[in-house]
Amino acid sequence: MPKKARKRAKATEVGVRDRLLNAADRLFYQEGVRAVGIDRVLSEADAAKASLYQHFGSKDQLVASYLERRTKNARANIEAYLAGTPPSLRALKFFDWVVAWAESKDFRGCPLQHTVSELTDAAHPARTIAHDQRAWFAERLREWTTAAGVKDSEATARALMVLFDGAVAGSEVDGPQRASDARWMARKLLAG
Amino acid sequence: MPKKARKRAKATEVGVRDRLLNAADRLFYQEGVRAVGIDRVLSEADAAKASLYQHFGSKDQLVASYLERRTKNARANIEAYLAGTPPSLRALKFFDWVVAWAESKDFRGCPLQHTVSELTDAAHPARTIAHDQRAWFAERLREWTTAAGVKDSEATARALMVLFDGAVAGSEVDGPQRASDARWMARKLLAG
DNA sequence: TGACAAATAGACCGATCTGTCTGTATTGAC
DNA sequence: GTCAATACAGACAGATCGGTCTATTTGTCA
Repeated sequence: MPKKARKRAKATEVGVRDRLLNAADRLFYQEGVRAVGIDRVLSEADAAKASLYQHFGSKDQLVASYLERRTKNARANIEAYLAGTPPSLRALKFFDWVVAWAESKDFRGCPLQHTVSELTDAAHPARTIAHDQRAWFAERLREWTTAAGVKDSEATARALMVLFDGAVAGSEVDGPQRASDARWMARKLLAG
Repeated sequence: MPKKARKRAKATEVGVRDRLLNAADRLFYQEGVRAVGIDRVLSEADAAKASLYQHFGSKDQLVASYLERRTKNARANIEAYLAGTPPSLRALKFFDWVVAWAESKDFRGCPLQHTVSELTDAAHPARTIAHDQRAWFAERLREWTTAAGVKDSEATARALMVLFDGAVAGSEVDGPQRASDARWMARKLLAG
């Protein structure tokens, strides 16, 4: 039974829950949460349907968990990326991170934007995750612009949020050039 | 048969094709192209299924036609809005239009962004429409920044594109404040 | 070894999806 | 009045959706 053996090996290495999240992450991000059915997730994760509903209860919750892990990882990722940069330069350095993201092979825009636009139900659990992440991000931007010592740090932070959204949305449609354009603009803004 | 009479009256006023497009426009934009089935469109349009397939051939083509009309209207809308403004001020004035759009009751982000992110198939007919509209828009921005006489008009035009994308995407998630932030930034950029 | 928890496989349900087809009613041109 | 074009109503097909359920297999621990 080599097939089973492979599965079992995977199972002990990773565990069903994580396999499901990994598959959900890849598929939901790459193709959208409405375009991907749970059967696709199950087959990609080599998992049984009962396991999905045991661990997550519903597809909506799986979507929320996917987004939660995504945003959590993104935060850690960004903070690690900026750790070696002096606080006063972090706002600008952040846009290097954005450019690198937009240029990465699997980039396909912002998962938060996608999910919010696909799930119009205001009560969807994934929306809470999205809202929290936006609040965290806005707070970081204020922190960085304050540390940068620019004149109007509040307005500058809000402008950088616009630049970030534009970089990510634009890069999805037109390619990573948009992210570089955003960085160019951020540099200009933070210099003045 | 008052029911039929009502339908007939509507039919002679508007015509099935336009009724279908009107319904598709409202539903697709408001809830997303994957979330809305053709039955919803048919019922909203008071039309028969055969009419939809007679005029459009498939749902994908209906989506493409919806986007085409949307973008065509948007172009006319923007050009009319800017007609009375001197060319040198149009780049900035355009962001007044964006703010007004973001503040409008039914605003729900950019239909192009939504469609591109929902329909990941690169060969989907709607993608051609989206690409054309982006090209038109980029061209207008270059035109306006050139007329504005800024130093680096090419780079400025690209930066304004980022600001536009950020204004629209951000406003969808956080409200129209983002559009105002983008305008603030555009003014700053065009002044320097 | 035997009990137990966790995972698997997959049948099944009702709903919904796009798309096809049949048949009928309405309309305008001649 | 007849005919062709157009639109309507809706049954139907085949696939897929999210979700429930039963039955079996596996790994762990006493």
